[in-house]
Order: sequence, then structure tokens, then C-alpha cells
Amino acid sequence: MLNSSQDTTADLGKASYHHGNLRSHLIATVRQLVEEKGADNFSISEAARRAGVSSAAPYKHFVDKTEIINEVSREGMRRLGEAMEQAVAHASAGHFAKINALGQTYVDFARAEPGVFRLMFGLTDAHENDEQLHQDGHNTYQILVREVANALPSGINEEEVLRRSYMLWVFVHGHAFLQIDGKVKKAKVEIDEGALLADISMRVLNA
Amino acid sequence: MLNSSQDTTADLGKASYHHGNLRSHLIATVRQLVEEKGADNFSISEAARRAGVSSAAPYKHFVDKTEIINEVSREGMRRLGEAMEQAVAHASAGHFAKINALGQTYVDFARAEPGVFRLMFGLTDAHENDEQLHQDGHNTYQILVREVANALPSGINEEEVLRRSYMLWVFVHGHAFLQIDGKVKKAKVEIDEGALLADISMRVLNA
DNA sequence: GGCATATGTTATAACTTCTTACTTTGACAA
DNA sequence: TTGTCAAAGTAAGAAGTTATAACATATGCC
Repeated sequence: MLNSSQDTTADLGKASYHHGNLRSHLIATVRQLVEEKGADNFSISEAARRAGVSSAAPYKHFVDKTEIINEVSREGMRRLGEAMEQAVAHASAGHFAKINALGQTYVDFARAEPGVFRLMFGLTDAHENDEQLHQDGHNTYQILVREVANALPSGINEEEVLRRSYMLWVFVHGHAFLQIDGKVKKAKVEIDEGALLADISMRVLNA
Repeated sequence: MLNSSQDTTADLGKASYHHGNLRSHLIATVRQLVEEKGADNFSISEAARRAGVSSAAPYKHFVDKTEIINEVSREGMRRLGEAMEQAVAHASAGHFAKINALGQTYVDFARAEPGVFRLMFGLTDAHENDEQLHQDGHNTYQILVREVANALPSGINEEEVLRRSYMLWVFVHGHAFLQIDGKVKKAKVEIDEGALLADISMRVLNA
């Protein structure tokens, strides 16, 4: 569940006192905190406290708070990508079933981890210059582009594939954010999400 | 430009030393700061400093930071609403011209004031319980709903009007955020925004 | 075994938000 | 004109944050 990129340490529990796999432990803790307290309202002091180390310890592993945020964001982006690949793999046989599954996965992810999702896309300050995150994001996006190309009649213009992909992305992205930011209920918009996603796919991919 | 809801004070400059219209002055300053430093990275200490008062002074006018944020958000939401009404009023005669103008206005606002826009929609913690902001948002949304109803064949199902409106909202919302969060360039998506908005209007409003 | 280095710790500087207790002053009434 | 009061500031400080510096230790490697 944790364990991302650190080496040299066995990552069983976190037994041996003075040491352990603090780095990945912190990433996991921050992920939790971000969901608990909100993406803009957590402290790495608190994360350190929960990990049972001093508030200075994290700085042996990360240069600053931004780096931790970026790490959590990247990890989230990778998990989203994996979930999307899974969704495609297991999608039913319907016409735009894979596209719909992708959209649903995106929205589900946002709802399941709004804090991390907001970190991944919303808070700019931190990852403005995180090339790795952009790369990961790009890779994830390519899953959609690939499936859109598959879903459209073969021989279609490459540029057109990109246009349609972007339309779909923009759509689920907007829906995801309005959902987690609580604008939808408040604006008294009631929606059948599955039907909506399917409707959109049709409108964007047909003709 | 400033001047929102405070009374009892003339709001010329901010001349007379020990007093002035600190409240609205602070709102304006925070608006500036939010654009300068980012929605998650400004302090009201700094705002006080810029206004030339002590860091405790703002608390004579606002109960806490959240209240200032909410004030700035509400004011932004109202300004967005006004801009949208303007856009409708001055839209050309084309088929979905008013709808397209609304979308363009939304995106333009986001680009012009990304900090405030993010405050209005993104940062949840502050205005989760700000009923006034929700009301203002709802009112602004009704401009779109109204125009969608006008743009669709008369006699159409009320529920269908809402569905189409939501689709359009979600679309421009997603596009706006991907724009200001810098995901679009990075994902190497090149788009002709005007054409895109028009295309979407057609796809959503036809059939 | 001995040592370098990675990983922790304590202490602290510089900030933030927000409170408390005190001061100033402008307005209004007598 | 002057006295009082409330509104709007101030200074000081508590509590909490990010981040750095200087010190401690224990682990892995020779």
C-alpha cells in the first residue's frame, strides 16, 4: 500500500525504533492527512507527529513541503493511470463502453480521494515546475487518446482524435471538480451520472 | 472598484490616517495578493502590512481569514455574473452566439483572475458553509439555464434544459481549470478555443 | 573494530493566525 | 464646549507552521 521509490530499507511495519522507512511512511501519512484536513490545510509537522518522529525529521528526506506534495501528487497520478488501464481492460463490450469506463474511473477517483485529486490538478503553486508530474499526467492522458482513436472510425484525422479526446477530458474534469467542490448539489442540479457520461460520449464521438 | 458592503465611511482614497475604509480596502488588497501569491499562499498579515495597519487590525472587521476569503469569493462570483449578463446582452446574432459568449466569458474570467476563480470554486475549506456564495453561484448559473432554455426549441422538457445546461457548465468549467492549472499546454493539447466552444455548444444543444 | 554517512533530535529563527488588554479618536448629546 | 462612548487601531504574545543549524547515533561497509 505504501512503498513507492525509496530503497535500502526493508519495509515491514516500522518496527526498529530509531529508523524505519520514514520516507514512504510520510508520503502515506500525508496522503491520509490531505484527505482528512483538506489539501490546503495539512501540515507536515502533523505528519511527523503521527509518524512518531520529530518535526525536523521529514527534512532529511524531502527538501521542502512542496517536494512531499509533489510526491503524493505523482503517486496519485500513477494510481489514477493504473485504475484507468484496469477500467479499460475490464470494460464490457458496449460501443463506447471503454470510454465511459474511463470517465467513470476518473470521476470515481476524484470522489474517493478528493484531497489528492485536488493536489494533482488544483493547487498550482507546488507542482508548477514538476516536470515528472506533467509527464505522468501526459501518460495518463494518452490512455484516453488511445481509446478515443480506437473508438472512432479508423482512418480519422489525428488532430481530430486529439480534439475529441480533449473534449472528453474537459468534460469529466469539470464534472469531477464540481462534484468534489460541492457545487452540484448546491446548484440543485440532479444528475444520473452514468447516463450523463454515456450521453456525452455519444455527443462527442459521433459525427 | 472597491466598495462593497461597509457603511458609515466615505470611501474616497484612504486619507485620514487613523481611520479609513479598511474593510473594503482589505478586500481589494487580498484580491490582489491572491493573484500575486496564489490562492493558497497569501497571508492577511501581508494584506495588513500593505494597507499600512497592524496585523491585528483586520480582525476588527472580519472574524477570521475565512471570512475575508469568502468575501473575496462572493465579490468575484457577483462580478462573474455581471460579466455574463453583459456578454449575453452584447452577443451577436448567431445561432448559439449567446451560449458561446457565456462560455467565453467564463473562461476569460478564469484566465484573467485565476486566483479569485480558484477561490470561488476550488478551495473548499473556506466556503463550504457559505450559503451566500452558494446562492450567488446559483444565480449566476441561472443565467446559463435561462439562455439554454431560449436556445432550445420551445416546449422542451424542463429537465432536459437542466441536463443540457449542466453539460455546458461542466465543459467550460473543466476547460477553465485545465487552462489556469497549466495542464493544457503541458499535455501538448493545442486548441482553437473559439471553435471548440462553438463545437461543444452544437453538440450539446442539437438533437 | 573503526569510521563515514544516513537518519534522528533539540533548539531556534522567522512567519502565520488570532486573542487580549490597552489607546486613540470621532461623533453625538447635554 | 465639553464629556462620554463605541468603533477602530496598536502592541504584545500564545500557539502553531516551515525550515535551518548544530549535535547525536547507529548501521553498513572496509
